[in-house]
Order: sequence, then structure tokens, then C-alpha cells
Amino acid sequence: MLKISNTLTRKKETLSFQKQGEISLYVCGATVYDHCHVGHARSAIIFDMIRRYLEYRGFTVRFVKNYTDVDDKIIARAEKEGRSWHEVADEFILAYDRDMDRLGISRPTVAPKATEHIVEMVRLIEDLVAKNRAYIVDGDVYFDVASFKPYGKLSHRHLEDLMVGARVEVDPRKKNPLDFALWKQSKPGEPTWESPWGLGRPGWHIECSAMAMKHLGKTIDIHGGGEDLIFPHHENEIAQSEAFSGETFASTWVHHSFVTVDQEKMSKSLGNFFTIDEIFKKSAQFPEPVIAEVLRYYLLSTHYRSPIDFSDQGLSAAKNGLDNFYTLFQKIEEISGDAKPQQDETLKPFQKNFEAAMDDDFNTARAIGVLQELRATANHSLKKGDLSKAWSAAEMLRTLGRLLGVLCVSSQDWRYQAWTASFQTSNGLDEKTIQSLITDRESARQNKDWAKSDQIRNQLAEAGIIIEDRPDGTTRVKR
RNA sequence: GGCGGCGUACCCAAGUGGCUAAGGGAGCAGUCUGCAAAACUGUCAUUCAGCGGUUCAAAUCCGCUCGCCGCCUCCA
Repeated sequence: MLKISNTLTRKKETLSFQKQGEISLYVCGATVYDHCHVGHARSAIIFDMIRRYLEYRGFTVRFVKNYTDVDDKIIARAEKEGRSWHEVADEFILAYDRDMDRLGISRPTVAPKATEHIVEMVRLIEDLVAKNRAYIVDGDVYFDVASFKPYGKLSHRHLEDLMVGARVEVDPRKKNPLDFALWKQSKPGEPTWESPWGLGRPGWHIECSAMAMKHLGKTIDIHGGGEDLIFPHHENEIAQSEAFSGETFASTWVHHSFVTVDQEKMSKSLGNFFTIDEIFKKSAQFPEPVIAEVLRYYLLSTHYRSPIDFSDQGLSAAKNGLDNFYTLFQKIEEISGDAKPQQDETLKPFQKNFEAAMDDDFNTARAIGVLQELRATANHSLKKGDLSKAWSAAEMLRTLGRLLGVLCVSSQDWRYQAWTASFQTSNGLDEKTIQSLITDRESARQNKDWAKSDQIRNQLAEAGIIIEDRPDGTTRVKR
């Protein structure tokens, strides 16, 4: 039984769904005004993992993740850079897609843009006005929070408490300080659409309601996002959607915690963030799929509802942890060639444990622990000469790892670069010199001229090339 | 002020009432090796921030104290 923590009930519940074998999943995507950082990566990786696991469990997942491409920040940036808001949005949608691809995130079933759903939003707002759930002030339309009794049910807040702590300047035209804009009158130069209330643009929360209901229906099985979205964004989505439809907007609300740096939330305002691109650049000595996997392994090694502190140390620990899997794969492949392994029934408990961990609110930390145990088992088998079992274990590791988006790289590509023409020169030594140095060292070793052999090894090390002599007599080159 | 979370070994991290407190990284020892490196194997918390309570039994439940963090404003 798959269990998920539901923010709405604050309980771990058995997954519920409307249609047998189908799950509708909506995730609030990015507001495209800047590059995404590790925090966005965590979010994307978590929901990608959830999607993969639901599919493994036999569900057809209809996954919608939107782009919010009309927003104050996009407008502000465009203004600052003297270009159109459209240009800004387009640029960062492209950047977002590129980053997600590099991270190995599967594309959503539908990736709608807010600006392509203005008609739906206007219709929704019109209906809310007609139902007296929203009111018009000088071309702006506000949702009347007081008209929606369950307001606060997701964030478990009481209206009175919220008002006490309100730190924002309250617009005196609002009936209630918590009322939020559904539609805003636009200023000159801003994105503008026609509406029954004059020229304007949508407020922040309405686009998600419009897109979610359009693509997934009035009730969604799972709605997710970062925990900072619980209030007010998701609370407001519930209010406007349920006031409109009269039905439950989402059955299960899934929220994940943040990436922190030195214990503090990674955020734009604190400036303590690393963009995805920076991460890739920083580790450019490795192929991109390797970096992506290291980051994913790292971010999934903590449960999604706990904060994770991001550090270089953590990143390299993740790399070391993954290296052990790939060394195993490589050893097995070298011995076994191309034949297909027999499935070893004695390994079944590992799969069961893995599934039990994932069924328990997607406990990826525990699931990774199971993979590590399976790896140790495979090594034992290898040592005992039970190649068939070791191989079968490796196959299982690949299969289960894929559900988390790890162990997907070929073992050749993982760490050792092939000695080919494409091998780039490094630190002043050209390829030819490197090759001849290695050849020289080989003959020195044959002649047991250890002094010379070591001298060449040091020379190469200074050029950033690491030599490993393997037990079978071959030499590996690493950079 | 309101709401919520966290504190487990040198580091990361699972476990939330009951076999010996998962797993990883680092360290250490052994195997292998001309030596290295890598890898593998083994080892590494009588104890879960502190104090008190409930219970036959608690890291896990309750209370208090200390420390840290998040949301209440745009934020994944």
C-alpha cells in the first residue's frame, strides 16, 4: 500500500485516486524570470521520482507542470533590461527546459503556460464575480476570502491569527487584508489582455487553478510544490477553485522541504544559491549525466519532507557513494560479457525492501540504503565466485536505481575516460606526449625500473592525469 | 504574536513503542599491489540535545528547558 503525507490532513494516508490505475498530478512550476537553482532542482527531482515510482506501481500518471510566464518579477526584469517581458519569459523557459533535461527530469505530460490560458482565467473570474465570491474595485478583481469559510484549511491557520501578524501594507480598497487579486488592471507597457473589467492581467494564483482544472479536471489526485507555497499560494488556489467548482480541488497535497546552505534557506534574496548551470560548470571534468546523477543521489539521500543542507562535502560524498556502484558494474561487465543473467530468487527480499521504503511516503533515503546493501551482497557473491548472482544483483540495481533516476549511466562513461583522439589535452601536455609517457612507463615497469615508472607517474599527476595500475596488468587513465 | 519542523557517531542520514539503533562518506585494520592508487572485506553510537514523567518496555508517547530552522511578504 502506497502511503503519502497529506498536508491537508497532516496525516500519512493511503494514496487515493478517482480513476482506477490513473493518477493526476499537478505541480506548481517555475516563474520564469531567472535561472533555476539547486532548490528548483530538488523540487523537480522529487516530483520526477514520485512520478517514476507511481508508474512503476502501475499507474498511468497524467503530470502537469506549468510555467508562470506573466508575473511582476518578469515585468520588473524586462523593464530593468529594456526589453519585452515576452523575451524574458521565453529566455527562461528555454533555460529551464535545458536545465531539466540535463538533470534527467522527464518532461511532464503537459507543460502549459499561463499566458495561453487567459481565456480560462477570465471565465473563472467572471464566474466567481457572478457568485459573489469576488468583487471589483477600479478594474481590479479581488477574491473575497470571507466568503470561503474553509479558508485556512490547508495551512491550518485561523484568519484572526494571520491578521495579527500581517506585516504587509494593506490595500485599503480590499474588504479584508487577506483578499487577493484575481485580476489586475495593467499599467502602460505591461502585458495586457482584454477582460470584462478593462485591460489587465491575471493575479498570481489564478493561473494554477485555471490550468489545473483545464488539464486535469475539477478534482486533482495529487497537487504538489515546495512548502513555501502552502501559504498563501495553495491556500488561495483552493479557495478560488473550490468556490468556483464546489468540489474538492485536490485530494492529496504533497509539499517538500527546502535546500539550505549553512542551515539557511537557499533563496534569491539571501543570495546563497547555486544555479544548476554553476553546478555543471563546477564539475565540468565529469560528463553531464554523471554530475546530474550525483546531484540527484545527493538530493534523494534525505527524505523529501526534511530540509537538506547543500555543500561541496555532501556532493563529493554522493559521488564517492555512487562510484562504488559503478565499480561493481564495471567489474561484472568485464567478466561476464554479453550473456543475459538468470534472475536470482534469493535477491527478491531486496526488491521487497526497496518497495516497502518507497511505499512509505517515498522514503528514498531508506531505498538508497537498500541499494547499498544489495551492492554489498553483489560484491560478496563476486568474491565467492558466484557470478550469476552478482550479475543478477547488478541488474536489479539498475532496475531499481532507475526509479530514482540513478545508476542509469553506462559504467564506461561513469569515470574512466577512454584513451581516444577525443581525449582532450590537459595542463600543457599534448596528447602525443601523454601517450608516449604512458608507453615509456609501461616499458619501465616491464623492466622493473620503478624509479622511472614512479617519476613518470608523478609527472602525469602534475598534469592532472591519474594513473591506476590494475591487478590484471592493464593501466587506467583518469583525469 | 500565530502555525509548523528539526536536534541520532567525526560528517550525512534512516528508524517514531519491543529482535543486536539501517545505510553512505570519512577514519582505522586486513586483502591485493614493486610501490601507489583504486577496489573489496572487516571495524567504527550500551546510546539517540538536556531534565523529568507515562509504560513490563521509549531515540520513538507526554511535559518542561536549551539550541537551530521555516511559513505568516515574492519564493521550489
